[in-house]
Amino acid sequence: MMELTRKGDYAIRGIIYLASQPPNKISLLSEIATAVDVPQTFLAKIFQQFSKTGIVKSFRGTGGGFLLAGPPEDITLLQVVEAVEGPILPNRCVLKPGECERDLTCTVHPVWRQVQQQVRGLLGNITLKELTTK
Amino acid sequence: MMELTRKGDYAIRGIIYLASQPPNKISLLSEIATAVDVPQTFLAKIFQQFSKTGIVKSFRGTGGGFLLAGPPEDITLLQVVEAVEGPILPNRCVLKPGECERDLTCTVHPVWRQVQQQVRGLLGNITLKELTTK
DNA sequence: TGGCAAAAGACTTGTCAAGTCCTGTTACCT
DNA sequence: AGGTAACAGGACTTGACAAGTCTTTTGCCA
Ligand code: SF4
Ligand code: SF4
Repeated sequence: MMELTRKGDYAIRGIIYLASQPPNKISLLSEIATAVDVPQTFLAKIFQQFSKTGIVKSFRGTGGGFLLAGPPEDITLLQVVEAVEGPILPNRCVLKPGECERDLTCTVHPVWRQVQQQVRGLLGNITLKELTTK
Repeated sequence: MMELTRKGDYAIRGIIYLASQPPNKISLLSEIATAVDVPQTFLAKIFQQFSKTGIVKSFRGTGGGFLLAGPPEDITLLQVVEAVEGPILPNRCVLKPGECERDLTCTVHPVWRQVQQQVRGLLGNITLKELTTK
């Protein structure tokens, strides 16, 4: 259980590639896809999501491509994962009260909250900087 | 992401009901299903899995039903979840080396191991005893 | 041996993951 | 202005898996 999807994994691979490029060097989608071994059309979808959430910048036309929106040490793994996979929810009752009618009395409910916090804390402390191979 | 399935949630509900019964009191499937509000036929499948992994005992025929295999303080939430949902794997590369050909050089790989350990540790420290409403 | 209760297996329905493909939109370049 | 280089967006496909249901079999007890 709790498996990351391919999309999530590909997303991380792709953005790490960006992070390990020289600053301000624009990378082509085709270049990234080849480098991290992901189908280009699929990676396109992923980077569109990145672009919409604002963690990468995109440029069209000749000389276009992708660029990290900020310095690698400011972008966390949590941001990357949540950008493409949505919020981390070990159980649906964690999202908002009322999702499960038992949540008021349920003794397990707090456990999932705790799991969520732990995982978010962990991923939130890892930046792209730390993930680029040196 | 990382969502528990209905099956997992139902499983927990069901076994907590068992754990909160008086020791050695055999419970009928129909009784459990009604109490925790889960379709009986579906719960049947879940308890079959419990039975196979040995965390509950089952008896057929008249006077039959289900019984916790051990004292509630000896069964952890981790055991329950893994019994029906399979092992906790934040990413497929955590299972065994070779699942992803990048795992030797990948800088993210250790992160998922860490997530797995954290979650397992957390769930493994919670017993059914602590989850029964007092 | 009849009936009670769990076990097992086949089947259904819908959703979602993992892509592909095609068409649009924007920006540069001559 | 026209052509080409790139990303953006939408529709579509395929297969797996979640969430059940239904039916039959197996075991147990009185
Ligand atoms: S039963 Fe408890 S753990 Fe399960 S969804 Fe409801 S509140 Fe959450
Ligand atoms: S790329 Fe890294 S994190 Fe992703 S599956 Fe492979 S080893 Fe694991």
